[in-house]
Amino acid sequence: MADHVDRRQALIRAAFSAIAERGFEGFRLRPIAASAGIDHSTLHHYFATKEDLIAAVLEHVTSQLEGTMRTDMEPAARLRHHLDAIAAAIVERPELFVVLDELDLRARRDPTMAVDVRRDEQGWRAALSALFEEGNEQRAWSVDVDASVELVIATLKGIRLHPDTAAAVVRQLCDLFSSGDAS
Amino acid sequence: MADHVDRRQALIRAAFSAIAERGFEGFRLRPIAASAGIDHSTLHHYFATKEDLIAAVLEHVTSQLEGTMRTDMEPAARLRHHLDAIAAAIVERPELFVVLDELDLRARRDPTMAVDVRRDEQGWRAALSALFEEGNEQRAWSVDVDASVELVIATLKGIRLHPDTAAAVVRQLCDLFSSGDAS
DNA sequence: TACTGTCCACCAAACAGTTGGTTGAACGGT
DNA sequence: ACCGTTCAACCAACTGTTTGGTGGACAGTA
Repeated sequence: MADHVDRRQALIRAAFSAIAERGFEGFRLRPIAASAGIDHSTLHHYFATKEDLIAAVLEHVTSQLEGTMRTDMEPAARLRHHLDAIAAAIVERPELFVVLDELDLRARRDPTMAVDVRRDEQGWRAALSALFEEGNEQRAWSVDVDASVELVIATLKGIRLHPDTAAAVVRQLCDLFSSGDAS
Repeated sequence: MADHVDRRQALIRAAFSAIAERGFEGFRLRPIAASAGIDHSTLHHYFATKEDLIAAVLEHVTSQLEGTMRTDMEPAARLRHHLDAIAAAIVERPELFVVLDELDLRARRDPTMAVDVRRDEQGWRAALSALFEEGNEQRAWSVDVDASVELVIATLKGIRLHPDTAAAVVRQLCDLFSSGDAS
């Protein structure tokens, strides 16, 4: 039983790495199975179809990205903390965001993937909304909540593929929010 | 001769559409050739290899995106004009940006594609740098030039796949730049 | 006018390799 | 005897690319 779970995890991690390195364009089952030390037919014992394996990879990526938002700080500090955390993750584990981009692109075509990706983003979006609303109430700034949320998400999705600029970009974004206000 | 060029263009357009709709994951030569009304083997008369066709698509996309930056306006107005133009393009021709993202992702693995993509971005980056520097000199704002350039690029790359939020995001970004300053 | 050679666009067929997925038989533990 | 796990062998479909050959347009030559 533990073996089963372990091997499943090994397959998911192998699939994740393969997508990070070659994208879905070159994503094949046989090499995945081989790097887990089993035949490709045995892989179907753990994941009935290729799509099932990909869905598991999506879940794996999502689980790695939860919990960078805190609730025990002032809005401005919380924003900076959150952005710093993601920027650090982009630098330290860029593959995570490459795969995420690949999944985002795929969600445009596969409705099943679309709902999963959308669901994950929903939580993030809600946390950011709460953050900006709290900042408005405390007069820390005065901004359009929805537009600000989208701006932050757009920025983070944009730097996803460029780890080297991540730190500078999030600092610039934080400075803009803390130095001015925009309705 | 004109026939040759026409058919070449038809193939490039067909390839572009295919990538926009299915991504590189499902990008196959036979359907491309079929939608241009020729046999897949004849396609190799126009493009020796699959990679050659993809390179032509990259060039096609790039040529569509040049010239949204003007030089006859004040920095703040120029920034807003440029961002509005790109936001409008994202809404009107989202496929252009989907393919661009696909190419960006591909550039991470294919060095040949990487240099082409990098070269295109270079021009854009230079224009933005000039814009922010001019704004600093004229005291329109006081910002870190490099970080601001990266922020704009990151934002635009981030909204690339989400046409519905494009307008709100660029407005928010412009407002932040015009209401405050950040070093 | 008729014949010749050259060039180009084109296709049918085949190439050799790969794809995701299935089957049946074997193995080890309970 | 049973159950979960494993694999070799296999399948049909498909991959990018190559080959051999057809037919038409054009220019030069007799």
